[in-house]
Amino acid sequence: MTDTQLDLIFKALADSTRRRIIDRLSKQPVQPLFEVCASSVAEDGVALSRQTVSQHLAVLEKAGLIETSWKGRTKAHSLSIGDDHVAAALWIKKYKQNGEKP
Amino acid sequence: MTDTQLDLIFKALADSTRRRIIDRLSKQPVQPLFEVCASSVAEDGVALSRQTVSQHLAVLEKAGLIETSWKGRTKAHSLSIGDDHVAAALWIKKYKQNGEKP
DNA sequence: TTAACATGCAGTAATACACCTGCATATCGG
DNA sequence: CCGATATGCAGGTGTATTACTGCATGTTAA
Repeated sequence: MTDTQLDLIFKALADSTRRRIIDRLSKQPVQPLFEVCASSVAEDGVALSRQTVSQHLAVLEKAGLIETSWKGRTKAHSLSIGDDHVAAALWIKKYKQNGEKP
Repeated sequence: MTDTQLDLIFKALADSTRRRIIDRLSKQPVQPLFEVCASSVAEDGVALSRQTVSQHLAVLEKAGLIETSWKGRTKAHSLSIGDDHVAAALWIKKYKQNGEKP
């Protein structure tokens, strides 16, 4: 796990909009862009421009958290969260100290 | 775990300089600021201004990852990474899917 | 008491980020 | 073919981040 990968993953997760996108993609996988926008309004009441959502999806893809594939004129987005991502998040665990478990 | 806390923690971890500071603080706990600067040069060969390091430490403290206390004219910095931080990082685990374990 | 030390506060510059609008491009349906 | 649809690309704006320098403040030690 390189430093750059950790940067990308943590940075991708450090935004509540992107975390919400992940959450929505988990409930309904394989959403095209316009549907991610629609879900954002429907489920979270957050109206974001298509471009903004597209940008967030690009950040998530760069971090390897989602995968995309073209189906005709729609771009299918789906989660791609594996052990490596969990392992990256667990970077912090090495440094845990307060093992308070009463 | 609020959204804001997740933001702070992930953002704090999304920088290799800060991750290196955490790593150095784990090897030698309770370092004053000037010593964190010195370690940065000595161990990583990265020369950062005192102010820059101070700012990084502030970000880490805001995320609750370190604690500080004044000892005379020096400010002692020490790690304060507990179960809550690990739990926050494991936010991603809910969404893991590729359970490939052959 | 004074000099050296450790840190904070203020201000600056460059870059990155999160949002937007507008135009271009590609695909599907009639 | 043509209009509607789905996306990309270019560019703009306001704010945050990361780095710096310079000056001020409080503390220890000679």
